[in-house]
Amino acid sequence: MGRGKIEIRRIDNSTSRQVTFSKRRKGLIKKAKELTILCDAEVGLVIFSSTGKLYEYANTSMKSVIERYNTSKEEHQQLMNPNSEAKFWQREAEVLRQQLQNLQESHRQMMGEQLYGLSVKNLQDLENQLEMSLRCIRMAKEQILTEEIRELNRKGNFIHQENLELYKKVYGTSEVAAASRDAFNPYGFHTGEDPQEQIQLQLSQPEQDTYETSGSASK
Amino acid sequence: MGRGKIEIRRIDNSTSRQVTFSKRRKGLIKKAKELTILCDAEVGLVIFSSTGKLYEYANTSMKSVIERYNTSKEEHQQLMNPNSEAKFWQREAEVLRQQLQNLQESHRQMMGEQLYGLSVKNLQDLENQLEMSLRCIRMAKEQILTEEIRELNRKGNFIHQENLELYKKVYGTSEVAAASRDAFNPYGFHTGEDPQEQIQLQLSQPEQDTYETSGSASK
DNA sequence: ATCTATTCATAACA
DNA sequence: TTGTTATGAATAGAT
Repeated sequence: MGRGKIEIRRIDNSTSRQVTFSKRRKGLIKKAKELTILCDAEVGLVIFSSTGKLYEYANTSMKSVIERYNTSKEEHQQLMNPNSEAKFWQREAEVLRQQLQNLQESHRQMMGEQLYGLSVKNLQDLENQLEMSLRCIRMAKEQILTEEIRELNRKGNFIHQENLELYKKVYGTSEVAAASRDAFNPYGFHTGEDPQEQIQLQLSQPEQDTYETSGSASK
Repeated sequence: MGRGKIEIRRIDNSTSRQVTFSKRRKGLIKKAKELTILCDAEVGLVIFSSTGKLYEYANTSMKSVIERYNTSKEEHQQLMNPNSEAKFWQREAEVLRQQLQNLQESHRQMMGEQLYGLSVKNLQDLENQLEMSLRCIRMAKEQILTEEIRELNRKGNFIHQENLELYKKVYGTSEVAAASRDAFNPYGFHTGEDPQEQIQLQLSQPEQDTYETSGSASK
């Protein structure tokens, strides 16, 4: 798979051997990575160049792979290490690994992946669960936004009052009364004590992008 | 390098994952061999399948490679004594426990629980993810149901045809023609070759409980 | 497992 | 070393 076919035998030329080594080493490690990702495997790869330089790849950790390798091999041999503490933690790790796998499967299904093999009943349950989740999430979001709007209205009203006071000091009391009657409210803040009603109207359309601006204003 | 390009991400379908695993494992080991021959390197390769099965390759011996690896990283010399082995597994368990906790938190949030402390942006992302998931799940469900309905219609039509034949044998040909004209179809099966149109109409209301019966009939 | 169309890795070259 | 390109190898999807 290059400009020409090559025979698989030791490359005599030292320079080409080095070049080929670094290219193929890279390719090998890439393939190993892909295997772990595609097939959910645990892989450890150790490469020593002819000059003795070490290269390694492990999707988890080389320690983990070697330990697991030794454990795997031990099953065929005698129990070299009857150390009960080590065995205890090893079993603990296995149990946790299993739990993690189960949860990962469930998580993937909730992400809408890996649905192959589920029955209609399972899918329906999943769908119901996600709809329930969405309701909770939307409620939580609305609560935050409601609070935010309430707070903004409160601040707005405070500033508006302050403005009226200042206006009064500048133009006198009678002018202020006239201005107030004339819907003098340049910032459009809700003037009622409880802005709940208006908020509910705004929040009745949770699918809209209206929140983006509120979201960016939240921090 | 196949009939189509694939994204490097976990393969959902378990069967294809197994097939790909064995193909790519073979390829990876071949490449590792070639590297050792071409470039005079020492290579050790350990692969655990997702089911925990061990595959290995070493041009010399795995023992030799691991020993050389450990020597190369002197810190690992302690790894083989039981005391530090216990410590290793303990740390391993801690890491796994942490991963499990993280995933559990994420899982709870996807279940609509433990939403306190999330920002509006987080909630919005979660909401979008769940909507995406729901679309996938509904598609999967509809696919199963469509297939099921198609099959039932096929069987129904077959039985209906059989009935017509029997009817013919009992009452004679002329009577059958009359009955057929008179919408003689007591089972109400869709008589068209392609029941797609009818199915689509039925599936346009995915929120209904209509599926419960289909679900119980699916197995 | 076997067969191809297609993508990918890489040998040679710069 | 790094990049480019022509070519053979690996493999995804189908059978």
